[in-house]
Amino acid sequence: MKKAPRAPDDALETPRRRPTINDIARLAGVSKKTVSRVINASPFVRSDTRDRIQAVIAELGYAPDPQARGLAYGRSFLIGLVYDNPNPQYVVNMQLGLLDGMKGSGFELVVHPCDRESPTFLEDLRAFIERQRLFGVVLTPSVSEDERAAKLMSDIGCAYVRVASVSLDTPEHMIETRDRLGGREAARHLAELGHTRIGFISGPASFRSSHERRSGFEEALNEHGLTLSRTYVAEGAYTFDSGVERGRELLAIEPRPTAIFAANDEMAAGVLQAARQAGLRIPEDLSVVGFDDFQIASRLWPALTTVRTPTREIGRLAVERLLGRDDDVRDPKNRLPSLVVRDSTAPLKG
Amino acid sequence: MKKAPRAPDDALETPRRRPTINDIARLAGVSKKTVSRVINASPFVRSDTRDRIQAVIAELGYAPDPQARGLAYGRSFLIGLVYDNPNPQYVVNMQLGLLDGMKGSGFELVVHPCDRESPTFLEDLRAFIERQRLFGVVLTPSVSEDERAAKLMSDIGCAYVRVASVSLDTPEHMIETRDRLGGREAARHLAELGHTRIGFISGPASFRSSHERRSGFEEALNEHGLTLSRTYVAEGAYTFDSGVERGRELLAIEPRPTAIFAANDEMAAGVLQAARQAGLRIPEDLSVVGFDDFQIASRLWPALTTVRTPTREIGRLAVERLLGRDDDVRDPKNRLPSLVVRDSTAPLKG
DNA sequence: CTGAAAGCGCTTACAG
DNA sequence: CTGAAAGCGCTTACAG
Repeated sequence: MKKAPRAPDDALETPRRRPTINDIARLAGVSKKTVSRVINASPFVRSDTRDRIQAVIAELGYAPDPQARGLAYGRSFLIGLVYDNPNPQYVVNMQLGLLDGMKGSGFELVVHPCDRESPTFLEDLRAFIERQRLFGVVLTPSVSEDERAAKLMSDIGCAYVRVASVSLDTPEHMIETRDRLGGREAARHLAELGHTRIGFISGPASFRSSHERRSGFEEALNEHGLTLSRTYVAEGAYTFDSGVERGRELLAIEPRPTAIFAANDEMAAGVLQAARQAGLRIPEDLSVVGFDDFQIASRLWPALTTVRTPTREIGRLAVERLLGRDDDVRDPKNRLPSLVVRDSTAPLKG
Repeated sequence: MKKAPRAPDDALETPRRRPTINDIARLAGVSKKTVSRVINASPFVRSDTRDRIQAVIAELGYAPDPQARGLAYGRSFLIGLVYDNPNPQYVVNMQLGLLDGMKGSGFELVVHPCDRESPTFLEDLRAFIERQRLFGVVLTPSVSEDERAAKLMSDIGCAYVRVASVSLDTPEHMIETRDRLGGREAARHLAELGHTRIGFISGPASFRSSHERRSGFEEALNEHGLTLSRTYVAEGAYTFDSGVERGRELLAIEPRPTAIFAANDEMAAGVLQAARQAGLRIPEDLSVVGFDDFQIASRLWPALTTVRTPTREIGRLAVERLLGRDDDVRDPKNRLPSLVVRDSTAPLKG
């Protein structure tokens, strides 16, 4: 029996085989090695040869197969996001930023949430990276603060960039979010509103960001002639519940603070809750400032004054550094924390 | 000059070359094809041969290279999450569920947010899938409701599963979230509290979930002898702002509704805001029910009564279906929407 | 500046 | 039940 004619298939555009490097080489009348040089932007190709090849590539809509490339190259075209930040908004914004930065690069993003407390944490991370032969990874807080993780990357020869509030590594491995500056903004705002009895709820001591936010805050208060009394400082856990608890405690102190800076929005939401339970009006009786500017900040009542961190922008910078593409010409201002004033802060009542 | 001795390197465990299929074959005394059969769980291997090979695999900690496997197989070991849901919590929970389902499978998760309104939407999606030779994709609302996207998957021969509120495809391509049942729960709750003048804020008409939530709500109200008056129905956009607007409008109607069901938490948060601005106490003057049970629900004041959808569980089911691994033995109850009663609802005042 | 050969680590036919 | 050959689509040395 003869093969059926395949005309109907050819009429559809679907089953058309994807062009390979061999097709391009044949049509351009060169060896596939030369096509490979063009793909990899090697300088050792005569410009007219290059043009001819690129024309064929464009015409056929050719894109090299990342798997084949990866196999030969000994390394995939995948970039991993390794994170343990529980806040969904942070994670999603970071992912969007990373994707922004890898757009058009042929790389794809593989996500890898992890748990630093797990006994198999490092082992799992290593298996993940080696199995996929990851091109590189971006580490975000708090994994980014884990020296064991950074050392692992060096050991297995995986490119990495650490996103953290402060520098923990050589510049090519770091994107700093400079949370300290955000703490300063919060302090300046409350000082300018005339507050003097000011409370602070930190994150857990194990988070660098918590330390940075606090020291920036304290530093700027001092510059305004104020001091952060230890009485009004409490250690939270970056969670809503800890915000409620610590808020309740701070508001029970006599004399009561007239303003509280919580080191993230979740805890600030908790403080609002505690204040309401204590019968205090916000911002009349108490000003509250958060940190992050996540979605929740504008949904609360009253809407929260907070410090915005440009997570998406930071994510973009992180991959660009990883891919060695960062211009460093861009205005650095939009990567810094900035204050967003809403309705939870007001001048101290005369 | 002689090569330096490499003893120091051998002392570290780092630069040890990863074992390949050839190493396993050699050590087990079989051909690599037989090793391949074991890797791919082929039944045509004598059990003692299999055991011997598996022992060697375990000893060397061998894992096949997904890139090499993919290249030969004509398909990668990557699974794509294609989504356009703007809610971070949904996205993150879905990702966690997918990862739960692919744990230990050797597959990895590649994320692909997209914009259905973009003129290059289908083209981009196609390029993404073909370039990476994705094994399969999970589509979530509202992309999952787009027939063009589903057709594209069929056309290019990419496995897919659609997550949607109601069946839109053959069973092997569907995971239903059955939002209608959630709507019913909301209705039952408000009816049992004695409410009769009940308002409803829908999502956009273009979302199936919005339709399902509403019709389940209306249906169950009817069963309780109540009707959903058109006067008290408004169309929102699943956004906070639309919740504020529609809430304000509904609360201006005489006689005022004593309860409002908003088709998602974001809009319910908006209703809370509108009620506060209208000087109404919640739940004394107005009961409010949301849908989703995202983080925000428990941070609002008062904490929101809402319908929880088990997104993470749904995600796990979706990949399992994609990988042909679903047991279908598991208790189906934990994949259904369920009511979470908090502080935003109360019995109708006598 | 360009190319022929060998190889990356697997799998798909095809034999036996 | 098992294996030798060829090939997936690229790149890395190595020549010229």
